[in-house]
Amino acid sequence: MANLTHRHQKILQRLQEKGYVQVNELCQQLQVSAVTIRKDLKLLEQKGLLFRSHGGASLHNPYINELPVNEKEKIRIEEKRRIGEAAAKLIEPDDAIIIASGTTVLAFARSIRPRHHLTVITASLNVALELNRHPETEVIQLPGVLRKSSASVIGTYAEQLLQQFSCSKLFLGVDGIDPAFGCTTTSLQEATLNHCMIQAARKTIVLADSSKFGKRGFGKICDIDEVDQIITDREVSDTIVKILDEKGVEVVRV
Amino acid sequence: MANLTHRHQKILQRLQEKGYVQVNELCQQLQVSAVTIRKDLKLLEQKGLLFRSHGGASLHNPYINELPVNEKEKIRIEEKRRIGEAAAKLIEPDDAIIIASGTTVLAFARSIRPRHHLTVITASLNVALELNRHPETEVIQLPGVLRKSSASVIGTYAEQLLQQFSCSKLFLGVDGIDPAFGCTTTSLQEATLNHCMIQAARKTIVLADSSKFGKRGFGKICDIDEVDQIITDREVSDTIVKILDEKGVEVVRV
DNA sequence: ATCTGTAAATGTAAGTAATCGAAATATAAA
DNA sequence: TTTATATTTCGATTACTTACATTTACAGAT
Repeated sequence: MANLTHRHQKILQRLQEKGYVQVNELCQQLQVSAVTIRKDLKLLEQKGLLFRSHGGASLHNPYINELPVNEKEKIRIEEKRRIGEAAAKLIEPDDAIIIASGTTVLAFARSIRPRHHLTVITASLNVALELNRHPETEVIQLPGVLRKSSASVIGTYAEQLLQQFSCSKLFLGVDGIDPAFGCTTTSLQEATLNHCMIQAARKTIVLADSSKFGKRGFGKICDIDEVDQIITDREVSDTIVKILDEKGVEVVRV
Repeated sequence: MANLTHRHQKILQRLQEKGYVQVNELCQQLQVSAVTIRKDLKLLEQKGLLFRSHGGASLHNPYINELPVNEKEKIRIEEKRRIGEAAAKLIEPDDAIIIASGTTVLAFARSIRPRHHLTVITASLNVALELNRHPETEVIQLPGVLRKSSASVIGTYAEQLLQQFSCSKLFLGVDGIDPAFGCTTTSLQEATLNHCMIQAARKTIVLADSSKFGKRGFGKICDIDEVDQIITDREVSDTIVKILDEKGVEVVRV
Protein backbone atom coordinates (compact mmCIF):
# COMPACT_ATOMS: atom_id res chain seq x y z
CA MET A 1 0.00 0.00 0.00
CA ALA A 2 0.86 3.64 0.13
CA ASN A 3 3.63 3.23 2.61
CA LEU A 4 6.76 5.34 3.02
CA THR A 5 9.25 2.50 2.70
CA HIS A 6 7.23 1.14 -0.15
CA ARG A 7 7.55 4.48 -1.97
CA HIS A 8 11.27 4.60 -1.33
CA GLN A 9 11.66 1.17 -2.84
CA LYS A 10 9.71 2.20 -5.92
CA ILE A 11 11.79 5.34 -6.31
CA LEU A 12 15.06 3.47 -6.05
CA GLN A 13 13.82 0.80 -8.40
CA ARG A 14 12.91 3.38 -11.01
CA LEU A 15 16.24 5.06 -10.48
CA GLN A 16 18.03 1.82 -11.20
CA GLU A 17 16.06 1.36 -14.39
CA LYS A 18 16.35 4.82 -15.86
CA GLY A 19 19.22 6.42 -13.96
CA TYR A 20 17.02 9.43 -13.38
CA VAL A 21 13.66 10.27 -11.81
CA GLN A 22 11.49 13.38 -11.83
CA VAL A 23 9.40 14.77 -9.04
CA ASN A 24 6.34 15.28 -11.28
CA GLU A 25 6.51 11.80 -12.67
CA LEU A 26 6.74 10.24 -9.24
CA CYS A 27 3.77 12.26 -7.93
CA GLN A 28 1.51 10.71 -10.49
CA GLN A 29 2.87 7.22 -10.30
CA LEU A 30 2.80 7.01 -6.54
CA GLN A 31 -0.31 9.12 -6.06
CA VAL A 32 1.16 11.49 -3.52
CA SER A 33 1.92 15.21 -3.51
CA ALA A 34 5.12 16.78 -4.79
CA VAL A 35 6.05 17.83 -1.28
CA THR A 36 6.04 14.24 -0.15
CA ILE A 37 8.21 13.13 -3.03
CA ARG A 38 10.66 15.90 -2.23
CA LYS A 39 10.80 14.77 1.37
CA ASP A 40 11.42 11.23 0.19
CA LEU A 41 14.21 12.32 -2.12
CA LYS A 42 15.76 14.41 0.64
CA LEU A 43 15.84 11.42 2.94
CA LEU A 44 17.30 9.16 0.28
CA GLU A 45 19.91 11.74 -0.54
CA GLN A 46 20.94 11.92 3.11
CA LYS A 47 21.39 8.19 3.05
CA GLY A 48 23.64 8.61 0.03
CA LEU A 49 21.37 6.56 -2.20
CA LEU A 50 20.89 9.24 -4.85
CA PHE A 51 21.84 12.76 -5.88
CA ARG A 52 19.28 15.51 -5.91
CA SER A 53 18.96 17.97 -8.76
CA HIS A 54 16.37 20.52 -9.84
CA GLY A 55 13.17 18.70 -10.70
CA GLY A 56 14.40 15.25 -9.90
CA ALA A 57 17.26 13.07 -8.82
CA SER A 58 19.92 10.88 -10.38
CA LEU A 59 21.80 7.80 -9.40
CA HIS A 60 25.31 9.11 -9.91
CA ASN A 61 26.96 12.36 -9.06
CA PRO A 62 27.06 14.03 -12.43
CA TYR A 63 30.16 16.06 -11.70
CA ILE A 64 32.55 13.59 -10.12
CA ASN A 65 32.73 11.18 -13.04
CA GLU A 66 34.52 12.62 -16.03
CA LEU A 67 36.75 15.37 -14.81
CA PRO A 68 39.14 16.98 -17.27
CA VAL A 69 42.88 16.61 -17.07
CA ASN A 70 43.45 19.71 -14.99
CA GLU A 71 40.97 18.73 -12.40
CA LYS A 72 42.03 15.11 -12.54
CA GLU A 73 45.50 16.24 -11.76
CA LYS A 74 44.44 18.01 -8.59
CA ILE A 75 42.81 14.84 -7.37
CA ARG A 76 45.14 12.59 -5.38
CA ILE A 77 47.97 14.95 -6.15
CA GLU A 78 49.89 13.97 -3.05
CA GLU A 79 49.55 10.26 -3.78
CA LYS A 80 50.76 10.80 -7.32
CA ARG A 81 53.75 12.76 -6.10
CA ARG A 82 54.73 9.96 -3.73
CA ILE A 83 54.21 7.33 -6.42
CA GLY A 84 56.31 9.41 -8.81
CA GLU A 85 59.11 9.78 -6.28
CA ALA A 86 59.16 6.05 -5.64
CA ALA A 87 59.22 5.26 -9.34
CA ALA A 88 62.04 7.73 -9.94
CA LYS A 89 64.24 5.70 -7.59
CA LEU A 90 63.97 2.73 -9.94
CA ILE A 91 65.92 4.54 -12.63
CA GLU A 92 69.46 3.28 -12.97
CA PRO A 93 72.51 4.91 -14.60
CA ASP A 94 72.44 4.82 -18.40
CA ASP A 95 68.90 3.48 -18.45
CA ALA A 96 66.76 3.78 -21.54
CA ILE A 97 63.12 4.03 -20.52
CA ILE A 98 59.70 4.59 -22.06
CA ILE A 99 57.22 6.93 -20.41
CA ALA A 100 53.60 6.70 -21.54
CA SER A 101 51.10 9.51 -20.95
CA GLY A 102 48.71 10.72 -18.28
CA THR A 103 48.86 12.80 -15.15
CA THR A 104 50.45 10.13 -13.00
CA VAL A 105 53.45 9.63 -15.24
CA LEU A 106 53.76 13.39 -15.62
CA ALA A 107 54.14 13.58 -11.84
CA PHE A 108 56.76 10.87 -12.21
CA ALA A 109 58.61 12.84 -14.89
CA ARG A 110 58.72 15.82 -12.56
CA SER A 111 60.26 13.67 -9.86
CA ILE A 112 63.13 12.51 -12.04
CA ARG A 113 66.38 14.24 -11.20
CA PRO A 114 68.90 12.33 -13.28
CA ARG A 115 72.50 12.29 -12.11
CA HIS A 116 73.64 10.01 -14.91
CA HIS A 117 72.86 9.76 -18.57
CA LEU A 118 69.28 8.79 -19.28
CA THR A 119 67.38 8.13 -22.49
CA VAL A 120 63.62 8.64 -22.47
CA ILE A 121 61.08 7.76 -25.15
CA THR A 122 57.67 9.29 -24.64
CA ALA A 123 54.29 9.89 -26.26
CA SER A 124 53.43 12.83 -24.02
CA LEU A 125 54.52 16.30 -25.08
CA ASN A 126 54.32 17.49 -21.52
CA VAL A 127 56.61 14.72 -20.29
CA ALA A 128 59.03 15.49 -23.13
CA LEU A 129 59.16 19.20 -22.30
CA GLU A 130 59.54 18.46 -18.61
CA LEU A 131 62.53 16.16 -19.09
CA ASN A 132 64.09 18.34 -21.76
CA ARG A 133 65.19 20.64 -18.95
CA HIS A 134 67.75 18.11 -17.77
CA PRO A 135 71.07 18.26 -19.65
CA GLU A 136 71.89 14.60 -18.96
CA THR A 137 68.65 13.38 -20.44
CA GLU A 138 68.11 12.54 -24.09
CA VAL A 139 64.44 12.78 -24.94
CA ILE A 140 62.96 11.00 -27.94
CA GLN A 141 59.51 12.17 -28.91
CA LEU A 142 57.17 9.67 -30.54
CA PRO A 143 55.20 10.83 -33.59
CA GLY A 144 51.50 10.87 -34.26
CA VAL A 145 48.22 12.72 -34.07
CA LEU A 146 47.91 14.82 -30.96
CA ARG A 147 45.01 14.09 -28.61
CA LYS A 148 43.23 17.28 -27.60
CA SER A 149 42.58 16.28 -24.05
CA SER A 150 45.93 14.86 -23.01
CA ALA A 151 48.48 16.47 -25.35
CA SER A 152 49.97 13.11 -26.19
CA VAL A 153 50.36 11.32 -29.51
CA ILE A 154 48.52 8.24 -30.72
CA GLY A 155 48.50 6.28 -33.95
CA THR A 156 50.43 3.84 -36.06
CA TYR A 157 53.45 6.06 -36.66
CA ALA A 158 54.33 5.80 -33.00
CA GLU A 159 53.56 2.09 -32.92
CA GLN A 160 55.85 1.39 -35.87
CA LEU A 161 58.66 3.50 -34.49
CA LEU A 162 58.50 1.73 -31.15
CA GLN A 163 59.41 -1.53 -32.86
CA GLN A 164 62.85 -0.11 -33.45
CA PHE A 165 63.62 0.25 -29.75
CA SER A 166 64.32 -2.02 -26.86
CA CYS A 167 64.22 -0.32 -23.51
CA SER A 168 64.89 -1.54 -20.02
CA LYS A 169 61.73 -0.21 -18.41
CA LEU A 170 58.31 1.13 -19.29
CA PHE A 171 56.51 3.47 -16.90
CA LEU A 172 52.83 3.22 -17.68
CA GLY A 173 49.82 5.10 -16.35
CA VAL A 174 46.43 3.38 -16.60
CA ASP A 175 42.80 4.20 -15.92
CA GLY A 176 41.79 0.86 -14.54
CA ILE A 177 43.42 -2.22 -13.00
CA ASP A 178 41.28 -5.31 -12.74
CA PRO A 179 43.10 -8.52 -11.69
CA ALA A 180 40.78 -10.58 -13.88
CA PHE A 181 40.43 -8.31 -16.91
CA GLY A 182 43.82 -6.60 -16.95
CA CYS A 183 44.84 -2.96 -17.43
CA THR A 184 42.61 -0.51 -19.28
CA THR A 185 42.46 3.09 -20.44
CA THR A 186 39.70 5.31 -21.83
CA SER A 187 40.72 5.34 -25.48
CA LEU A 188 41.23 2.31 -27.66
CA GLN A 189 44.00 3.94 -29.69
CA GLU A 190 45.85 4.82 -26.53
CA ALA A 191 45.52 1.23 -25.35
CA THR A 192 47.01 -0.08 -28.59
CA LEU A 193 49.96 2.26 -28.32
CA ASN A 194 50.49 1.32 -24.70
CA HIS A 195 50.60 -2.33 -25.64
CA CYS A 196 53.30 -1.60 -28.21
CA MET A 197 55.23 0.10 -25.46
CA ILE A 198 55.00 -3.02 -23.32
CA GLN A 199 56.50 -5.05 -26.15
CA ALA A 200 59.33 -2.57 -26.57
CA ALA A 201 60.36 -2.77 -22.92
CA ARG A 202 61.82 -5.58 -20.87
CA LYS A 203 60.01 -4.57 -17.70
CA THR A 204 56.59 -2.96 -17.34
CA ILE A 205 56.00 -0.79 -14.30
CA VAL A 206 52.48 0.54 -13.81
CA LEU A 207 51.96 3.74 -11.83
CA ALA A 208 48.43 4.02 -10.47
CA ASP A 209 46.85 5.42 -7.33
CA SER A 210 44.45 3.26 -5.37
CA SER A 211 41.34 4.69 -7.06
CA LYS A 212 42.23 2.82 -10.24
CA PHE A 213 41.91 -0.64 -8.72
CA GLY A 214 38.86 -2.70 -9.57
CA LYS A 215 37.94 -0.30 -12.36
CA ARG A 216 37.69 -1.03 -16.06
CA GLY A 217 38.23 1.59 -18.77
CA PHE A 218 37.10 1.14 -22.33
CA GLY A 219 40.29 0.06 -24.07
CA LYS A 220 42.18 -2.96 -22.83
CA ILE A 221 45.95 -2.50 -22.70
CA CYS A 222 47.12 -5.89 -21.47
CA ASP A 223 46.47 -8.83 -19.20
CA ILE A 224 47.60 -8.41 -15.66
CA ASP A 225 50.42 -10.95 -15.97
CA GLU A 226 52.13 -8.76 -18.55
CA VAL A 227 52.77 -6.26 -15.77
CA ASP A 228 55.90 -6.75 -13.70
CA GLN A 229 55.39 -4.16 -11.01
CA ILE A 230 52.70 -1.78 -9.80
CA ILE A 231 53.50 1.28 -7.72
CA THR A 232 50.49 2.61 -5.86
CA ASP A 233 49.47 4.16 -2.53
CA ARG A 234 48.77 2.59 0.84
CA GLU A 235 45.00 2.50 0.45
CA VAL A 236 45.11 -0.63 -1.69
CA SER A 237 43.86 -3.59 0.34
CA ASP A 238 45.97 -6.60 1.32
CA THR A 239 43.48 -8.83 -0.46
CA ILE A 240 44.13 -7.22 -3.83
CA VAL A 241 47.88 -7.23 -3.26
CA LYS A 242 47.73 -10.93 -2.48
CA ILE A 243 45.73 -11.72 -5.63
CA LEU A 244 48.17 -9.74 -7.75
CA ASP A 245 51.12 -11.36 -6.03
CA GLU A 246 49.79 -14.79 -6.96
CA LYS A 247 49.62 -13.65 -10.58
CA GLY A 248 53.28 -12.70 -10.43
CA VAL A 249 52.81 -8.93 -10.09
CA GLU A 250 54.87 -7.17 -7.47
CA VAL A 251 52.92 -4.38 -5.76
CA VAL A 252 54.74 -1.55 -4.03
CA ARG A 253 52.68 0.65 -1.70
CA VAL A 254 54.07 4.07 -0.83
CA MET B 1 15.11 15.44 -20.24
CA ALA B 2 15.29 19.23 -20.41
CA ASN B 3 17.26 19.48 -17.23
CA LEU B 4 20.24 21.52 -16.17
CA THR B 5 22.21 18.61 -14.82
CA HIS B 6 21.60 16.60 -17.94
CA ARG B 7 22.90 19.43 -20.06
CA HIS B 8 26.00 19.73 -17.95
CA GLN B 9 26.66 16.04 -18.29
CA LYS B 10 26.23 16.21 -22.04
CA ILE B 11 28.53 19.19 -22.30
CA LEU B 12 31.25 17.54 -20.23
CA GLN B 13 30.88 14.32 -22.16
CA ARG B 14 31.30 16.13 -25.45
CA LEU B 15 34.26 18.03 -24.10
CA GLN B 16 35.92 14.81 -23.11
CA GLU B 17 35.40 13.40 -26.59
CA LYS B 18 36.40 16.35 -28.69
CA GLY B 19 38.39 18.52 -26.33
CA TYR B 20 36.28 21.47 -27.37
CA VAL B 21 32.65 22.56 -27.55
CA GLN B 22 30.92 25.46 -29.26
CA VAL B 23 27.98 27.48 -28.02
CA ASN B 24 26.15 27.27 -31.38
CA GLU B 25 26.60 23.54 -31.64
CA LEU B 26 25.34 22.96 -28.11
CA CYS B 27 22.25 25.15 -28.62
CA GLN B 28 21.06 22.90 -31.41
CA GLN B 29 22.02 19.64 -29.83
CA LEU B 30 20.45 20.42 -26.48
CA GLN B 31 17.55 22.48 -27.79
CA VAL B 32 18.06 25.49 -25.56
CA SER B 33 19.01 29.11 -26.17
CA ALA B 34 22.56 30.39 -26.45
CA VAL B 35 22.08 32.39 -23.26
CA THR B 36 21.41 29.20 -21.36
CA ILE B 37 24.44 27.46 -22.80
CA ARG B 38 26.60 30.40 -21.80
CA LYS B 39 25.23 30.25 -18.28
CA ASP B 40 26.00 26.54 -18.19
CA LEU B 41 29.54 27.09 -19.39
CA LYS B 42 30.01 29.84 -16.84
CA LEU B 43 28.92 27.55 -14.04
CA LEU B 44 31.12 24.72 -15.24
CA GLU B 45 34.03 27.12 -15.55
CA GLN B 46 33.52 28.23 -11.97
CA LYS B 47 33.65 24.60 -10.94
CA GLY B 48 36.97 24.38 -12.76
CA LEU B 49 35.66 21.77 -15.17
CA LEU B 50 36.46 23.68 -18.37
CA PHE B 51 37.96 26.84 -19.77
CA ARG B 52 35.82 29.41 -21.49
CA SER B 53 36.85 30.92 -24.81
CA HIS B 54 35.15 33.00 -27.48
CA GLY B 55 32.33 30.98 -29.00
CA GLY B 56 32.87 27.91 -26.89
CA ALA B 57 34.93 26.21 -24.22
CA SER B 58 37.82 23.77 -24.00
CA LEU B 59 39.79 21.57 -21.67
CA HIS B 60 42.87 23.56 -22.63
CA ASN B 61 45.50 22.82 -20.04
CA PRO B 62 47.58 25.87 -19.32
CA TYR B 63 50.91 24.15 -19.78
CA ILE B 64 51.58 26.62 -22.56
CA ASN B 65 52.99 28.90 -19.89
CA GLU B 66 55.95 26.58 -19.58
CA LEU B 67 57.32 27.69 -22.91
CA PRO B 68 61.03 28.38 -22.95
CA VAL B 69 61.12 32.11 -22.52
CA ASN B 70 64.67 32.68 -23.60
CA GLU B 71 66.11 35.95 -24.72
CA LYS B 72 65.76 34.94 -28.33
CA GLU B 73 62.06 35.29 -28.06
CA LYS B 74 62.13 38.72 -26.53
CA ILE B 75 64.07 40.32 -29.33
CA ARG B 76 62.17 41.74 -32.25
CA ILE B 77 58.99 40.49 -30.71
CA GLU B 78 56.79 43.06 -32.44
CA GLU B 79 58.23 42.32 -35.87
CA LYS B 80 57.72 38.61 -35.34
CA ARG B 81 54.14 39.16 -34.32
CA ARG B 82 53.43 41.15 -37.47
CA ILE B 83 55.18 38.58 -39.65
CA GLY B 84 53.18 35.84 -37.97
CA GLU B 85 49.89 37.65 -38.53
CA ALA B 86 50.70 38.13 -42.21
CA ALA B 87 51.64 34.49 -42.65
CA ALA B 88 48.47 33.32 -40.90
CA LYS B 89 46.42 35.00 -43.61
CA LEU B 90 47.97 32.68 -46.20
CA ILE B 91 46.25 29.68 -44.67
CA GLU B 92 43.32 28.45 -46.72
CA PRO B 93 40.40 26.20 -45.77
CA ASP B 94 41.32 22.51 -45.49
CA ASP B 95 45.01 23.26 -45.90
CA ALA B 96 47.63 20.78 -44.78
CA ILE B 97 50.75 22.64 -43.75
CA ILE B 98 54.15 22.00 -42.23
CA ILE B 99 55.48 24.28 -39.53
CA ALA B 100 59.20 24.04 -38.76
CA SER B 101 60.67 25.31 -35.50
CA GLY B 102 62.02 28.48 -33.97
CA THR B 103 60.64 31.55 -32.28
CA THR B 104 59.40 33.19 -35.47
CA VAL B 105 57.18 30.30 -36.48
CA LEU B 106 55.99 29.99 -32.88
CA ALA B 107 54.74 33.57 -33.15
CA PHE B 108 53.09 32.50 -36.40
CA ALA B 109 51.41 29.54 -34.70
CA ARG B 110 50.00 31.87 -32.07
CA SER B 111 48.52 34.04 -34.80
CA ILE B 112 46.61 31.19 -36.38
CA ARG B 113 42.93 31.27 -35.57
CA PRO B 114 41.54 28.59 -37.85
CA ARG B 115 37.93 28.83 -38.90
CA HIS B 116 38.09 25.77 -41.10
CA HIS B 117 39.68 22.41 -40.81
CA LEU B 118 43.46 22.54 -40.79
CA THR B 119 46.12 19.85 -40.64
CA VAL B 120 49.49 20.79 -39.23
CA ILE B 121 52.69 18.77 -39.20
CA THR B 122 55.37 20.16 -36.95
CA ALA B 123 58.73 19.44 -35.40
CA SER B 124 58.26 21.90 -32.57
CA LEU B 125 56.58 20.75 -29.37
CA ASN B 126 55.62 24.31 -28.52
CA VAL B 127 53.94 24.83 -31.87
CA ALA B 128 52.11 21.53 -31.43
CA LEU B 129 50.82 22.45 -27.96
CA GLU B 130 49.84 25.89 -29.12
CA LEU B 131 47.76 24.60 -32.03
CA ASN B 132 46.32 21.73 -30.04
CA ARG B 133 44.04 24.30 -28.40
CA HIS B 134 42.08 24.75 -31.62
CA PRO B 135 39.31 22.22 -32.18
CA GLU B 136 39.43 22.49 -35.95
CA THR B 137 43.12 21.71 -36.13
CA GLU B 138 44.62 18.27 -36.40
CA VAL B 139 48.18 18.33 -35.16
CA ILE B 140 50.72 15.72 -36.22
CA GLN B 141 53.88 15.68 -34.17
CA LEU B 142 57.09 14.58 -35.87
CA PRO B 143 59.33 12.18 -33.96
CA GLY B 144 62.95 12.45 -32.99
CA VAL B 145 65.50 13.54 -30.48
CA LEU B 146 64.55 16.71 -28.68
CA ARG B 147 66.89 19.67 -28.96
CA LYS B 148 67.51 21.26 -25.57
CA SER B 149 67.51 24.84 -26.81
CA SER B 150 64.43 24.84 -29.00
CA ALA B 151 62.21 22.01 -27.76
CA SER B 152 61.89 20.68 -31.28
CA VAL B 153 62.79 17.31 -32.75
CA ILE B 154 65.59 16.48 -35.18
CA GLY B 155 66.86 13.28 -36.72
CA THR B 156 66.22 10.65 -39.33
CA TYR B 157 62.92 9.41 -37.85
CA ALA B 158 61.32 12.73 -38.68
CA GLU B 159 62.99 12.85 -42.08
CA GLN B 160 61.69 9.40 -42.99
CA LEU B 161 58.19 10.15 -41.78
CA LEU B 162 58.06 13.37 -43.78
CA GLN B 163 58.45 11.35 -46.96
CA GLN B 164 54.95 10.02 -46.38
CA PHE B 165 53.33 13.45 -46.58
CA SER B 166 52.63 16.01 -49.24
CA CYS B 167 51.54 19.37 -47.93
CA SER B 168 50.46 22.55 -49.59
CA LYS B 169 52.73 24.90 -47.69
CA LEU B 170 55.78 24.91 -45.47
CA PHE B 171 56.33 27.73 -43.00
CA LEU B 172 60.02 27.84 -42.25
CA GLY B 173 62.08 29.89 -39.82
CA VAL B 174 65.77 30.39 -40.61
CA ASP B 175 68.83 31.93 -38.98
CA GLY B 176 70.37 33.38 -42.11
CA ILE B 177 69.30 34.41 -45.60
CA ASP B 178 72.07 35.04 -48.11
CA PRO B 179 70.95 35.53 -51.75
CA ALA B 180 74.15 33.87 -52.96
CA PHE B 181 74.55 31.08 -50.42
CA GLY B 182 70.92 30.32 -49.59
CA CYS B 183 69.10 29.74 -46.27
CA THR B 184 70.98 28.55 -43.21
CA THR B 185 70.45 27.57 -39.58
CA THR B 186 72.79 26.94 -36.66
CA SER B 187 72.59 23.16 -36.54
CA LEU B 188 73.38 20.81 -39.39
CA GLN B 189 70.77 18.29 -38.28
CA GLU B 190 68.12 20.94 -38.20
CA ALA B 191 69.12 22.04 -41.69
CA THR B 192 68.76 18.49 -42.99
CA LEU B 193 65.30 18.15 -41.49
CA ASN B 194 64.27 21.52 -42.86
CA HIS B 195 65.34 20.43 -46.32
CA CYS B 196 63.17 17.34 -46.04
CA MET B 197 60.29 19.62 -45.14
CA ILE B 198 60.86 21.65 -48.30
CA GLN B 199 60.60 18.46 -50.33
CA ALA B 200 57.37 17.46 -48.62
CA ALA B 201 55.67 20.78 -49.40
CA ARG B 202 54.58 22.31 -52.68
CA LYS B 203 55.34 25.86 -51.54
CA THR B 204 58.05 27.07 -49.17
CA ILE B 205 57.35 30.24 -47.20
CA VAL B 206 60.22 31.58 -45.09
CA LEU B 207 59.44 33.73 -42.06
CA ALA B 208 62.39 35.88 -41.04
CA ASP B 209 62.82 39.35 -39.58
CA SER B 210 65.21 41.76 -41.24
CA SER B 211 68.16 40.90 -38.96
CA LYS B 212 68.51 37.53 -40.70
CA PHE B 213 69.35 38.97 -44.09
CA GLY B 214 72.93 38.78 -45.30
CA LYS B 215 73.83 36.35 -42.50
CA ARG B 216 75.07 32.79 -42.80
CA GLY B 217 74.49 30.12 -40.20
CA PHE B 218 76.44 26.88 -40.00
CA GLY B 219 74.07 24.46 -41.64
CA LYS B 220 72.79 25.09 -45.13
CA ILE B 221 69.11 24.36 -45.61
CA CYS B 222 68.64 25.16 -49.29
CA ASP B 223 69.52 27.43 -52.18
CA ILE B 224 67.57 30.62 -52.37
CA ASP B 225 65.63 29.58 -55.46
CA GLU B 226 64.01 26.76 -53.56
CA VAL B 227 62.14 29.39 -51.55
CA ASP B 228 58.86 30.65 -52.98
CA GLN B 229 58.07 33.46 -50.60
CA ILE B 230 59.72 35.35 -47.73
CA ILE B 231 57.72 37.29 -45.18
CA THR B 232 59.80 39.83 -43.31
CA ASP B 233 59.63 43.37 -41.88
CA ARG B 234 59.97 46.76 -43.53
CA GLU B 235 63.61 47.26 -42.65
CA VAL B 236 64.80 45.05 -45.47
CA SER B 237 66.33 47.17 -48.21
CA ASP B 238 64.88 47.52 -51.69
CA THR B 239 68.21 46.32 -53.09
CA ILE B 240 67.92 42.94 -51.40
CA VAL B 241 64.28 42.63 -52.38
CA LYS B 242 65.20 43.30 -55.98
CA ILE B 243 67.97 40.70 -55.98
CA LEU B 244 65.63 38.12 -54.48
CA ASP B 245 62.90 39.04 -56.92
CA GLU B 246 65.25 38.34 -59.81
CA LYS B 247 65.89 34.90 -58.37
CA GLY B 248 62.17 34.22 -58.37
CA VAL B 249 61.55 34.81 -54.64
CA GLU B 250 58.57 36.93 -53.70
CA VAL B 251 59.32 39.14 -50.68
CA VAL B 252 56.49 40.48 -48.52
CA ARG B 253 57.37 43.29 -46.09
CA VAL B 254 54.95 43.94 -43.20
C1' DA C 1 -15.63 -0.82 23.19
C1' DT C 2 -15.06 4.06 23.11
C1' DC C 3 -12.55 8.16 24.00
C1' DT C 4 -8.26 10.90 23.83
C1' DG C 5 -3.44 12.39 23.37
C1' DT C 6 0.64 11.96 20.77
C1' DA C 7 3.53 11.34 16.97
C1' DA C 8 4.30 10.27 12.35
C1' DA C 9 2.86 10.92 7.63
C1' DT C 10 1.00 13.63 4.33
C1' DG C 11 -1.22 17.62 2.29
C1' DT C 12 -2.19 22.78 1.55
C1' DA C 13 -0.83 27.31 0.90
C1' DA C 14 2.14 31.12 0.64
C1' DG C 15 6.40 32.89 -0.02
C1' DT C 16 11.15 32.16 -2.02
C1' DA C 17 14.42 30.69 -5.27
C1' DA C 18 15.98 28.63 -9.58
C1' DT C 19 15.60 28.10 -14.48
C1' DC C 20 15.20 29.86 -18.85
C1' DG C 21 14.43 32.69 -22.91
C1' DA C 22 13.62 37.40 -25.20
C1' DA C 23 15.17 41.77 -25.99
C1' DA C 24 18.41 45.30 -25.38
C1' DT C 25 22.97 46.58 -24.78
C1' DA C 26 27.94 45.84 -24.77
C1' DT C 27 32.04 43.80 -26.42
C1' DA C 28 35.10 41.44 -29.36
C1' DA C 29 36.58 39.72 -33.93
C1' DA C 30 36.92 40.36 -39.00
C1' DT D 1 32.45 49.68 -40.36
C1' DT D 2 29.87 44.84 -40.10
C1' DT D 3 29.24 40.66 -37.88
C1' DA D 4 29.36 37.44 -34.31
C1' DT D 5 29.43 36.68 -29.60
C1' DA D 6 28.60 38.15 -24.59
C1' DT D 7 26.30 40.22 -20.96
C1' DT D 8 22.49 42.31 -18.63
C1' DT D 9 17.86 42.94 -17.41
C1' DC D 10 13.39 41.47 -16.97
C1' DG D 11 9.47 38.57 -16.79
C1' DA D 12 7.25 34.02 -17.00
C1' DT D 13 7.39 29.55 -15.47
C1' DT D 14 8.52 25.98 -12.68
C1' DA D 15 10.47 24.03 -8.61
C1' DC D 16 11.59 24.47 -3.78
C1' DT D 17 10.99 25.56 1.22
C1' DT D 18 8.57 26.54 5.12
C1' DA D 19 4.90 26.71 8.26
C1' DC D 20 0.98 24.87 9.51
C1' DA D 21 -3.26 21.99 8.98
C1' DT D 22 -5.16 17.51 8.42
C1' DT D 23 -5.23 12.70 8.62
C1' DT D 24 -3.94 8.32 10.40
C1' DA D 25 -2.27 4.95 13.65
C1' DC D 26 -1.84 3.49 17.95
C1' DA D 27 -1.31 3.47 22.96
C1' DG D 28 -3.37 4.07 27.21
C1' DA D 29 -7.35 5.62 29.96
C1' DT D 30 -12.09 5.42 30.82
